[in-house]
Amino acid sequence: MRTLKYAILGMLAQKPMTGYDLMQEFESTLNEFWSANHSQIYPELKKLTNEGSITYTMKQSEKGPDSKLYSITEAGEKDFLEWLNDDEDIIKTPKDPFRLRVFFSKSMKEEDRLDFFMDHRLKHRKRLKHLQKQLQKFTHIPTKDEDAFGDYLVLMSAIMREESTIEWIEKCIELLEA
Amino acid sequence: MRTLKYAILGMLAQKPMTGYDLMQEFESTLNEFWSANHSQIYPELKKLTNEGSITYTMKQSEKGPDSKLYSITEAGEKDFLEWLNDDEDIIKTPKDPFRLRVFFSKSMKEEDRLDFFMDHRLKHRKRLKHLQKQLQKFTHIPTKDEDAFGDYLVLMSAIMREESTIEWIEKCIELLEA
DNA sequence: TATGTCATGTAAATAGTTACATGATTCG
DNA sequence: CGAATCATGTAACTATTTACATGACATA
Repeated sequence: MRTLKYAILGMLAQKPMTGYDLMQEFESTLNEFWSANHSQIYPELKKLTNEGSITYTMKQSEKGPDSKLYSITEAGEKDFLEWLNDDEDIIKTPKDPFRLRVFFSKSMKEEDRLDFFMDHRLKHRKRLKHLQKQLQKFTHIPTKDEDAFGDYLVLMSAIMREESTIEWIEKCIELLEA
Repeated sequence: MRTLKYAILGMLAQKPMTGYDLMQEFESTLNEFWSANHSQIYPELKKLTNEGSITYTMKQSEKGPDSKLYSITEAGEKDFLEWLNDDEDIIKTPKDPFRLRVFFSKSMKEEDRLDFFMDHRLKHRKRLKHLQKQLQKFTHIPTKDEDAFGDYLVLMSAIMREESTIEWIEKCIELLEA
């Protein structure tokens, strides 16, 4: 489906960026719903350049070596908007090794089972705290016309997902202790 | 991480199965947290056989062609239990093209945006209904010692995840209509 | 005889991760 | 000088999907 392509085009539709900038976006903002290493980003940028979806100009940096500043082309923007409005995407259940282990948890030793759940609850609680901190950066709830609207919605989704996961783990613990 | 390997070993630890049986499990029960096509399963079974984790005997079928009935070996069982009790697995945020599009949704036409969310809400509602039907198959809540305990927990997780997603989409719609 | 299910496999392509590799500049 | 950050790239491997390929048996 070449989703990475559209993630990159979407970012470049907002403003020109270098590969390194994109990498950092994938590590921070986008991280809650998409990720990519630099080893995936740089070849994709090359490919998109060859395909005519993006172009670049050399940019001299004050700090560190020179870099390529990528911009989206008209063709790229058209392609991106088509993808964005496409109905095709169906929601596939994400693979989850933790749930797989829960499914098999009957094979665990009784005393390890509770620890297993409590350990994961702790990890998710930490993650939730981290996300809630990010939410505090918003001084107000953005309206649908503001730039930050999308950011806010996906952050909300990440928070609600963590809350739901913690709730589920707690139900599991309850059933284990019953 | 070779998670498919452990998914297969876990299934075979319960009872001997053919590749086709495994395929069907991946399509039904396991589908909420792991999936694999037959084109991935058969080569993995071959590999696991070579590695000595599983063995097979030919099984004559009443209907259709013969098949290979795979069983887990002692070495395979040991390996599986080690994986199950391993602490290493961290929860990585699953990639989600829908959330990616929500992030970029400011670029959509105003009139398309609402439809986009409502369409996805409908899809998730259908999915939730389907999962709730599966829940009805349980005549009672299994205790931690019953075989069905793991099945029940992961089904609960799938249901709660869908509920949370729908709730989130509804919040999005609210903010859009405000 | 055509469709569906049972049953198994390989090939090719895409996607993603981990490791290898280089080089500048800044700060302690 | 060593570590961190900026900056870009390739290579090798693992994982996953889609397509190709075959053949039995059942039933309409």
